[in-house]
Amino acid sequence: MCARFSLFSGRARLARLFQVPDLPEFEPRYNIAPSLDVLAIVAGPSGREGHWMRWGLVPFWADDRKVGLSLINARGETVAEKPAFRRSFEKRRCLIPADGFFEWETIAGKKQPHFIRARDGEPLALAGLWERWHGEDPPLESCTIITTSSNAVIEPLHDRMPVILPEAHFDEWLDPESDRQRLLRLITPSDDELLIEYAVTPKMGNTRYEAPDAIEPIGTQGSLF
DNA sequence: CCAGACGTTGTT
DNA sequence: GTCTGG
DNA sequence: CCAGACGTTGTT
DNA sequence: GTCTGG
Repeated sequence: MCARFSLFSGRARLARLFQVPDLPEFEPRYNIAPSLDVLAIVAGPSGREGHWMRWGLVPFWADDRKVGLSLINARGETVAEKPAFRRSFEKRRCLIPADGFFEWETIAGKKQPHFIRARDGEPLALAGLWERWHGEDPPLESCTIITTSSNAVIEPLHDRMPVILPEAHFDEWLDPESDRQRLLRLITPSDDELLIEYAVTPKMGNTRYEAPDAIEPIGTQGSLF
């Protein structure tokens, strides 16, 4: 799955990779949690745009925004059919920039977080969906991250991972006119060679722990007990 | 027909 | 809004 | 995902 | 144990 991630690459680098000229300013964030605002790249009327959106998709038919709090991930296998995601999958796909994400390994009842990032240090593009909810003014924009089965790097930690799109697929993913069957084929675990993972401080389990060392490798000896 | 759900994950 | 269960 | 709360009443 | 907030 994907329930915590980081975004610390600078605005210029993201603007270049995602081809969004006017990205908003923001501080590096090492511990982004559900319910917080995240940066989402969407297809606008005249090119790509960066929007801040609440992480946890609130479907357009929801009675209140709380409905969306658990919808932080959407299973790629069913995203085209589920009532909560179907419309977004058809018309509102997005890319969520991330420099890496966290997964927790459970060892003898203890939780050990790991950070997963690109081997080459480039930011990742997580495949997402978004929605606009008119239950408040201004309307709330929210999003979710699509998950799929794990690749060989993640598998020892977890059986699910976020869908990571290569740059060559950005256009197809964002284009509202894209063919459904072709889109579904993009929902697949990333190549094993793309990612590396390592253990990080369990202190980052607290969402208020936002120090840069949240993503630094720690020795596996002595850190758990 | 109306009422009620609509989601993922991990853990037991 | 739309599907499912009763 | 993890951490932290987990309640009611009346009044402003 | 389970829900809410981040």
